[in-house]
Amino acid sequence: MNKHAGYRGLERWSGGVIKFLSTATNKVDKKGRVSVPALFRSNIGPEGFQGVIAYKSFKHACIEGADLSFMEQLSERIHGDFGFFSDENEALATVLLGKSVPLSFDPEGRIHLPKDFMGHANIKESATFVGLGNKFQIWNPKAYEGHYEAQLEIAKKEAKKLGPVVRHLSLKEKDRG
Amino acid sequence: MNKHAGYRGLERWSGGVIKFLSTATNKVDKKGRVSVPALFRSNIGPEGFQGVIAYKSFKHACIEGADLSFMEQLSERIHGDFGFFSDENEALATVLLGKSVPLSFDPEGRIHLPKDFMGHANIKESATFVGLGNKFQIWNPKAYEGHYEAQLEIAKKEAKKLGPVVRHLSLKEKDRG
DNA sequence: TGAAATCCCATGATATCCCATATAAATCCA
DNA sequence: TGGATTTATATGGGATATCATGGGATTTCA
Repeated sequence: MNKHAGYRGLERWSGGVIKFLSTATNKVDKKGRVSVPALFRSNIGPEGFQGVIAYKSFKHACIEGADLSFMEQLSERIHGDFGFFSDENEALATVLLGKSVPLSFDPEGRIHLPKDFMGHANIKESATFVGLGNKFQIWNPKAYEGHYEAQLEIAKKEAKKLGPVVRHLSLKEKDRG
Repeated sequence: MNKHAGYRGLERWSGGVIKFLSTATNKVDKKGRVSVPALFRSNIGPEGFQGVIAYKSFKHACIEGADLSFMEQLSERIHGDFGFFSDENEALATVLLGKSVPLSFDPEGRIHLPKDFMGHANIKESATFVGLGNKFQIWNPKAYEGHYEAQLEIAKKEAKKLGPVVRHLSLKEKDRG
C-alpha cells in the first residue's frame, strides 16, 4: 500500500463518531504482524498518531482498539472529573491507561500484535477485525463466530423491547452477511 | 540506543495529554541503572531537560515520575493567579516539588535510581514502569501485581460515575481475567 | 584519592523498513 | 462493451535499525 498508511487511497468517509465499521479477517504472519483493514485506517487522519491504541478487553477474550483521540478524551475525562491526585483518578488511569498500548502502522498499514495480547485473545494465524463505531475488536475468527451468535441472541431479545423502527431491521430473521 | 536518548527512533506519538502509556518491566543492573521504556522517552522532546523528574510516592511503595512540563504545571497551579488547587493539593504539590529529583538519561536511555528511592519502592533486580497519562510509576514487579488488583476494584466502582465513554470499556463486569 | 556516577562500546533479540508479488478492484479506451 | 491497464490491498521475506542490557573505561566530586 501507499507510504502514508492510513490516509491515502480510501477517502475518509466519516468525520463523526463512527470510525470503525464492518468485519474483516486478515492473516497474522510469523512475525506477529497483521493488516488493519483499510476501511479502519481511512478514518484515522494523517494528523497525529499513525496507529491505534489497543488493550485487552476486560470483558471478552479479544483485543480492543481505538484511535488516539478516543484515549485522549478518556484521559481528559478521568483527570477532569476527579482531583489531580485523587485515588479515583489514579485507579482509572492505572487500569485504563496502564493497560493500553499504542500500535503504530508500518508503511503497509500493518500493526505488530504484542505476544500477551495474542495470548489473551487466543489469536494464532489469523484475526477478525470487528468495527463497533468509536472502537473495534480483534478476535480469534473461530471464537468470534460463537461470540456473534451470542450477541445476536441478545440483540433479538432487546429488539422486542424496542419500538417498530428497530424491529423493522428484522433482527429475528437471518441477517448474517 | 541513539545518542540523543529520548527522541530518536520512536516518533513522538502524542502531542496531547497522554505522555505515558502502557506497562513494562525492565531489569535494574548492579549499578542501579534501569532503561526507561522507549515509549515513555519518545514523548519527552529534544528540547529542555533530557530525563525525568522523580519522587517517592506518598501513597504507595513506589516511585513516581513525570517530565519537566508536569512539574511546571504543578508549580503554576500553586503559585499562579488561579486557585486551581485545594489546600490539600497545594500542600501535596509543594512537598512534591521540594522532594523531587531530576534523573537524566544516559546515552542509552537509562536512569540511575537513587538508593533511597529503591528502598522506598523495594526495588531489587527489576522494575515495572506504569504509564498513567501525565505521570508514571515505578514498582517492584511483584508488589505491582497486588496493587493492580486493588486499583481494578476501585476503578470498577468509579467507572459507573463516568459517562458512556468509560462505561463502554465494560469495567463493570467481566467474565474473564 | 576512593567511591560513585557517567560514558562508551558490544551484543542478542526483536521490531521495523523496504521491496516484491498475488489478488482484487477500479479505470481506461478502442 | 469488454478486454487491457492501472491502482489498491493484503501478504511474505530479507535487510536494517532499535531496544534493553552488560561491562570496561573514564570522569566527577566529596
